[in-house]
Amino acid sequence: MAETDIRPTNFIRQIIDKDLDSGLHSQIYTRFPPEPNGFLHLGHAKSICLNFGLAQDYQGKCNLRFDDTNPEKENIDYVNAIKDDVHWLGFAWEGKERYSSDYFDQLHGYAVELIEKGLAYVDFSTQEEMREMRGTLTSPGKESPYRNTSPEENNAIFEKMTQGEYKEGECVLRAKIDMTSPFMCMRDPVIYRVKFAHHHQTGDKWCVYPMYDFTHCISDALEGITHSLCTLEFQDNRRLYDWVIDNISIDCTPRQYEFSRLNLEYTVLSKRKLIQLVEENHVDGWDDPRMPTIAGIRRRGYTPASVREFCKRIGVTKMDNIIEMSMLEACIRDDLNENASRAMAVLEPVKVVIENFPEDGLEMLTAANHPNDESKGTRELPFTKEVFIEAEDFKEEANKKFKRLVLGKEVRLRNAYVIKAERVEKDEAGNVTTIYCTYDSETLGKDPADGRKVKGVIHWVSATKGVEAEIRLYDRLFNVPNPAAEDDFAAAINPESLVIKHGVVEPSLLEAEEGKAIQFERTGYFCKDRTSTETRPVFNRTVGLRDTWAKIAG
RNA sequence: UGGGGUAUAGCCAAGCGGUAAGGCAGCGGGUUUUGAUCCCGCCAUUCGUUGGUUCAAAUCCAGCUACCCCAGCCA
Repeated sequence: MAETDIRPTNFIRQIIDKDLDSGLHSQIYTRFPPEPNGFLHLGHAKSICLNFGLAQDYQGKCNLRFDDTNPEKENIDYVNAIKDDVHWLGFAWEGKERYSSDYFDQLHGYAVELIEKGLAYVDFSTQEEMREMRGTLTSPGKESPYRNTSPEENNAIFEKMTQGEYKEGECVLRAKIDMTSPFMCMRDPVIYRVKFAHHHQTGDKWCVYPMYDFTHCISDALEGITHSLCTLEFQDNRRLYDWVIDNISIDCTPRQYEFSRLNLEYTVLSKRKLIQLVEENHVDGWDDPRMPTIAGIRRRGYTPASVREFCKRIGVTKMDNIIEMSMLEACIRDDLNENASRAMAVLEPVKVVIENFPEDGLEMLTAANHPNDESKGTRELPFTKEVFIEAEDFKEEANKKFKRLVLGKEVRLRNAYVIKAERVEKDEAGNVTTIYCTYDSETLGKDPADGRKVKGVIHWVSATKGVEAEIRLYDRLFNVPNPAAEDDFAAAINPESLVIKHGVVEPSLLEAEEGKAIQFERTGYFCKDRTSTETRPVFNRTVGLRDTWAKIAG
């Protein structure tokens, strides 16, 4: 797509520029560190574009590292899905993917180092006791009775812990920092806990697993990361990040910088909530086209370039934000307007009989695949005596603002002839079932010779040659702008987020490639879904066209 | 009530002591065999607020206000 020439200038680039100018670093090294406990979503896309984008722009490197320190919540399926999604977005990580678990041996060694320095101890307090002794936001904590155990004894106990001699929850390893710190995370944080869990990478080798705060900074340092970027909620944790690096024998000093996470109107971007949507079957899996997951928007028809452009347009700051859907939609429309081939599809068909067209007549018309790009070629369009048009494109009576088919008036069939509505046939309920028209055979590819003006153009599909199709129209998943702020966000799900239409599409669409964007003229951008069959295609609407008429008409 | 952060248009976002970029949305108009696209124009005398410094302040200083985050053996 024609990507905008927005020149990213953000506070992180300023820091990097400074670090490069001062010679602190000669090359930058970033990393994207997801926990494999769910699918990636648009919030991750922001982080991916930031981390990999920075590495590209500054000719540095970027790792993909799975932050896999909690085996109970993680699995290999998520690992694979995440790798696919990063690739789909168009990025390649440095070397092989990394895992925090690659460093479990080293991490354990650093824990022992802290113990030997008297900077870590094993605590046998219960979770309840630990919480009480931690104090509150406004009152200091109290020191644990286990805090002054000797390094020798701690070492022996930690060794037993590692050997599986203590039960889960019986004890933890804590860093000895400051129980009165105003930073809650510095009040002797737990750095290792006992977990008899099978790990997707290390199997049953370990029964103690390091905590995030202890693991992340060391993993960064071991990989030579220069700029460790994460979201705002980790700002306090930076003190612990630095404390660990400062207190162990490691010669690399990565720096952590925090940016605000992405919030998007009418959806949720928290893994916990997305997992809930999937598990409670509010949606049809992680790749449901209504989901803000990478897998979901991909199936919906979003392109990698449009997502990258979106991330570029929203910028990177420390401000809390909630982005309007229109921002995302503008990005995909810009891409698809330029790149999607056009076709015709009728979502809500009503029959038109062209009375002065031969009974079994068949004319193959030629239509351009793109109005502004001849290189996209043309296609054949069968024109027959009976065609379908969109029910909403006909009215028995209407004022002149209605530029469509009206009884007694003319309209152009897109890529075909001008027709005139002569009379209608209705069912008992009064619904129009057939519109009888005549066509002007001299208007193919040209205006009427007598100079009469026909301003309306509507789309159509041959009734006899068209193909029946299921067309899925998606709308916002929630009907409130900020569902995360609801007491029960699932109660705010939009019951009309999926509307299924049984329409008719032009025959060329039978060969449409799965996932490839097509514009159904006048209605929107669509792509064939993976649930299509040989004879009955299924199309997902990616996004509608801008519709100023709908605004005028209410 | 402790600490860490953030305040520039409806939504994002530049700006870094010299007189408010850009995008999205919106509003006018033009072209058009998609009410699309495209094109043209409009859209902050003012930067949360109150004071101060300065020839000059969104930018520096002080106070105030609002909002977000932190009391997992989650990340």
